[in-house]
Amino acid sequence: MSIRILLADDHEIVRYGLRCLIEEQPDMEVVGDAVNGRMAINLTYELRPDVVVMDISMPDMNGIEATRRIRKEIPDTKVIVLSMHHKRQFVIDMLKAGVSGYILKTKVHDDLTRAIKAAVANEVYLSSKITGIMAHDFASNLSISDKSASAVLTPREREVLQLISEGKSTKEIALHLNVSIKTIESTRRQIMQKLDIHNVADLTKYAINEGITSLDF
Amino acid sequence: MSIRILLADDHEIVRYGLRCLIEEQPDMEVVGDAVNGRMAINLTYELRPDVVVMDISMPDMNGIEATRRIRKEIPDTKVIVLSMHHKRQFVIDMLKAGVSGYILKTKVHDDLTRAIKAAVANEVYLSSKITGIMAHDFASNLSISDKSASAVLTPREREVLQLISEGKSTKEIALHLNVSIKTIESTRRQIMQKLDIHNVADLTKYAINEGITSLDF
DNA sequence: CCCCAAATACAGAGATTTCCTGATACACTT
DNA sequence: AAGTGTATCAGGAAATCTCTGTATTTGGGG
Repeated sequence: MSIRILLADDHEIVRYGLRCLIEEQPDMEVVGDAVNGRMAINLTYELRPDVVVMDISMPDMNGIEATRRIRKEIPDTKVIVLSMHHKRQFVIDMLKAGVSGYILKTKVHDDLTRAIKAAVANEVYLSSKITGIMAHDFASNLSISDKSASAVLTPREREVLQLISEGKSTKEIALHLNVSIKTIESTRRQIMQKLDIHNVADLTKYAINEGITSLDF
Repeated sequence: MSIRILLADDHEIVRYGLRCLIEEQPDMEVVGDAVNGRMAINLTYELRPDVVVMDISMPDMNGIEATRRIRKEIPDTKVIVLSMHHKRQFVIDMLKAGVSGYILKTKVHDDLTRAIKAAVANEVYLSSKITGIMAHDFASNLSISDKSASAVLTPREREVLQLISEGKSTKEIALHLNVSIKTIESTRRQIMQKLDIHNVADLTKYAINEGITSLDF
């Protein structure tokens, strides 16, 4: 039986490319497409794929959060992350979120199918560039500091922080998440208190540094 | 004779997707791949493609600069831009750089081949989402090119933008510059209007991209 | 199994800020 | 001299933020 794969990426052309790539393999099939993290979770529940290939930088709900939830709620499904970042903290966050593979967008072709095969075999596959960086970092800095947002902030807080740093207003966030404005106000204050940052500008910079949002807008 | 196409994108998977897509068309062929703007220019000189499909956000030399140079130095080659931005100013900049098409990454499949065909016929093709945004802007203000040229901020506006993106409140900025709060409110609104950005988060990202502020805080 | 701590969700009221409409002065262009 | 853009400021309504509490849920320890 072939490996059933779900794709999650907001760029249609990337999904198309991944699909072409995967369908070249006789023992793999793409069973679904998601355009953001939320949809990825829903489709994972519905389709129960063996592997989700996930872009980490998506609007709405990002890939980190979605990965965390999938790994927690549907542990049979493995997650392979597609990223263009090779920042240490980022990779660490993803490994802690339970990914089975970390592939750089600049070099997918060789790595992806290997990563998928590794994932279903319960192994972890990292792009060679990544392993190099990680090794270097482990050597120079053995204490992987957990001053990152993932350690300090709760999933909900990270989610709200992402939306704040994407320029959404409190009201828009409340609507988007189907809770009251008051709730988001609380969460927002909680975030600011935890991080000791008390304005949106620095919050945005923090989010960028943490890879929670990108520099695009 | 088929339309000869050069692809420029730093993500291998996107190039792969574009290649698959284009090669479905009997009258089109991909003649080359570039991973950044510089390489795109060199390959355009060498291969003289009919159309270059270019990602605007690439390392080294970005797509905007590369597009400008290709259009200027090799005007026979048309350029189609692949982007994830749908901001007014961005699109205007690209149109002024002489692109023949502007396609959003979220919706490539239908648009790309049409854009390529339009390009070789000396027409301009924009994603429908883009035309909607542009039409809205044209309706409210026809002197669009003048406005975009003067979308550069005044020294005072840059100064205020810097302070905003450094996390200062309107009141703090007013105190700092020894003017009334009302004045800074005006300047702030003026900045937002010029840039078509209406929240501090995106303003901060803009400021970072422009080098007006840094990612530190 | 119970309890606690943390996370999440929500409300009221007052303080602030933003938004919108003007308005004035000054410099620069045509 | 008229027009344009910048920089300054006001008033009032609308929206948001801040602060203080509270209820519910959840995931561990004991």
